[in-house]
Order: sequence, then C-alpha cells, then structure tokens
Amino acid sequence: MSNCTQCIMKRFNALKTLTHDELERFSDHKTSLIIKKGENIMTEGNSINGLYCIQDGKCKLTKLNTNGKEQIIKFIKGGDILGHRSILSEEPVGLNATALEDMRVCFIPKGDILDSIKDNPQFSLNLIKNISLQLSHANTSISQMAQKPVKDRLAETLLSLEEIFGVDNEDCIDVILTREEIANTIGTATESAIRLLSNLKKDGVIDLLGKKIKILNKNALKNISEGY
Amino acid sequence: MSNCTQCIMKRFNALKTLTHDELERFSDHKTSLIIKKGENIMTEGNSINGLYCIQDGKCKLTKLNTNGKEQIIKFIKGGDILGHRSILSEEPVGLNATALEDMRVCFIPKGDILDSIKDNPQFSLNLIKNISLQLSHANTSISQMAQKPVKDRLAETLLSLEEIFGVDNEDCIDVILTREEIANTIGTATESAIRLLSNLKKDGVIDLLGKKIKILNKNALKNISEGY
DNA sequence: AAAGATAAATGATAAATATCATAATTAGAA
DNA sequence: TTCTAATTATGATATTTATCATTTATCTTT
Repeated sequence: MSNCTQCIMKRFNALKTLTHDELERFSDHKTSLIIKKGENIMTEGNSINGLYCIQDGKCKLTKLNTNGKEQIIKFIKGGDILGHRSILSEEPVGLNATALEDMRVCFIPKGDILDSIKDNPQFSLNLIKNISLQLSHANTSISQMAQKPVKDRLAETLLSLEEIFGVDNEDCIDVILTREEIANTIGTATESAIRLLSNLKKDGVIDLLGKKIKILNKNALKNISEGY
Repeated sequence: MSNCTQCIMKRFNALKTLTHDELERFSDHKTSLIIKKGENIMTEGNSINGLYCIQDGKCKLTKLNTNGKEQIIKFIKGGDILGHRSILSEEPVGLNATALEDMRVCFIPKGDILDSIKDNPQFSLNLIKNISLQLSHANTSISQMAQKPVKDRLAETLLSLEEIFGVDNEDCIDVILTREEIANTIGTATESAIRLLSNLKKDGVIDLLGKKIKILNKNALKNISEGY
C-alpha cells in the first residue's frame, strides 16, 4: 500500500504541515478505499470516526432539503480533505459526499488526527483556516442565491466549475454533471438550467458537447454573472 | 471599568473555558466601546486586530452584493463574539457588523487571544466549534435560499428571529427590524416581504404592531416554512 | 403640533421562473 | 446490436416574484 510520506496529495491540503513521523503514523493506520460512482463517502447525519483524504476522483457535497430536493453545496476533487469539520466540532456529518466518478480515497482514523491537532499547532491552524475559508465561501453563496437571478448564478457556477476542475484536452470543463446536478447547484428547476444553457450556447458564450461544457467567452460569462 | 473575570457574558460563548488568569489578562488589555445604532463594529474587507465580545445590544452581519444590495447573513446579540474567524484565518473581515441599536462591546487585542489559543486547547477548540456551527448553519441557509419560495423563507426567518431574540413583555419578537431588513434577510424585494407579512397577519398567523411582530401560531408558521 | 422626510402598505403590471407536456437524443442493459 | 429507460430539449402555460406608481402611516425635527 502507498505511503503517506510519499503521497503527493499531502502537498495540496491541510496535511502539508505534518511531520515525517506524523505521516508515518498516518500511513500505518490508514486504509485505502475505492468509492464507485454514485456511492457516498459520507452521509448527512451520520457520525464519522476519521478524516478522508481524496487521492483521485470527484465528488459533490449535497444537502437534502425538507421538500426532498438535493442542493449541491460544494465540489471536491483530489487533494481535498473531508470530515475534518465533523471531527473538530464533534458533530454528525452535515453533508452527503457522493462520488461523481470512481474515486480513490484514504481514510485516517480520528485518533491520529486528534493526536496531530494536539502536537502540531500549525496543522490545527490549517484545519481552522480551511473551515474558515469554507464559511467565507458559504456566506458569499448565501448572498448570491438570495439576490442574483438564475442566469447570473449559472454563469457564476460555470466559471467556478472551470476554476475548480480545469479543462480537458478539448478545453471542456473537466467534470461531467447532469443538467439536473447543474440545476441543483444553482438552485433552479432542471428545465430552467437547460434553457439557460441553450441560450448561452446560442449567444456563443459556451459550447455544449453532450454533457461536456466548453467556455468560449470567459469575459462575457463574468459579465453575466455580475448582472450585465 | 468592568472586569472580565466577573463578566456574565463569558458564560455564553467560547470564552467560557478561559482560566481566571487569562480573564485577568483580558481585563487588563481590553477596551470597552459604545457603538451607536447604525454604526459598524467591523467592516467587510477591513483587517482586524482583536476580538469583540458583545455585552449588550443587537447587530446584523451583512454582505454587500456586486449589485449593491445588502444581504443579512446572521444576527448577533449579547454574549456573542465577533472577529474570531478573521483572527484565526488571518484574513480580512468578511462581513459588516452593523448595530441595530446602541451596543456595549468589549474589544480584546489579538495578542491575548492568540496567547490563549496557544495555552488553552479547549478555548481553541471552542472557537473552532463556533465556526464549524456557523458553517453548518450557512450550508442550511444556502439550501433554503436556493430551493424554498419566499413565503417559506419568511416563515423560517420569523421563527428563527424569535428563537434568537426571544419575546418582549407583549410576546412580540424582541428585535426591531425595518421591512427592508427583513427582505434583505430572506432575499426578496421589500414590497414582497411587506405583502407576505400582511398575508400572514390576515391569516391570523402573526400580528403586526408597528415594526414589532408577534407570532400567534408557531405551528402554522413551522408548516409554512416547510412548504405546507 | 405641524411639516417634511422616511417607511409601510397596496394595486397594477411586467419579468422571471416553475410546471406540465411532449419530442428528440443519448446511455445503458439484455 | 437493439431495445428500453433515462436524459436533454423545447413549447405552452401557470405561478411566483419584482418593479413601478401611489397612498397611507409613522417618525423626526423644529
């Protein structure tokens, strides 16, 4: 099994300040998991006894509304970590993490994480910063959901998807989402999302190649996202 | 000037695990401020060099949208703390904190806070839990903004305002907000908020006494907030 | 108490968005 | 491959929400 001290993913997340010894300890206790597309890494309301470090693959963080609708809160990719909020706050998991494609994930038991939090203030601080940043993004999101029209939110979301996942060799945003998932991200009906995507294509701002989306005019999208 | 070791507010927030010595240190360095209605305690984008502990009075945390509209993210009252997120993440303040009435506030310099974070893991953990809980609430809020109609969000907001501020001696929600502020909380036009409040009054669910709002049928409101 | 300013209320209308229906396309399974 | 189911697309319509206009009420200041 791979060794945490060698793992390239640790460079991208809050684990980067861990010492060699700490990473050895993680390595000894960690388990590697394969999560198939559609399966959950974590489930809303469940308790959790460790931290997940994403090696490879993408997932969505969702919340099920009282009316049964799914809201996508955030996207996760390789290098991200999951579950630290729940470990730190000693609360159940708040969101579902559902694989958008097959994933490779490492699970590090809670005990090791808590040990490192005690021993390594910088690690602790990095986790806090991570959560802080999420809160900051969430507040921005509230404001946009509340006040921006659907079209603006769609433009914003497309830009942010390209930011997060980058583009493939055909310059398409490198994640495959259903129209329903796009709708559940921006908070609208699936048909509305489809319609607005079609309009953006008609206007030459994006191109649609099956489920793949290519941004043709980033500036135009940015303007739309800001209401122009 | 009052002494932190005696302060009743410390019982209600993350400061409750501080030792007597730590509180003495806070007491020596703290400053007390009066913030008049309409003034800002913190301003979006500014940096901050300490933590605010609210003694008395209420404020709103807002975000200014790119279109110039104000979104109210959260309400704050006596016993709450402000600024810890910014201190911990070493980022500028993300939200405006604007007094809804005259306030008494204590300011504790950053250095003392950081010392206590180093010395007192439980204090540190409490701050993390506080931010964690805020993140959890924010995620719920995103979901509701995105998927619930305005009427449901208004009902939800009224219940939550009563939860936060309690009721006065006439059973009215104990905070005075303009209709515009209510609209900016639920993310709608002022006229829409006014109209929906009038409807709720007509249906006997709430009573409107000037700016004061009295919840008459909490169950009905809860049902409305869940879409029934 | 009166005057002016601000906020609240309400009606009329327009715009945004959701819903329902149905066709076209795509993906997945036998 | 071929069939079936799911997804995407699009039109028609209904509903929700915003905007504009105007009136009424409330608050401030003198």
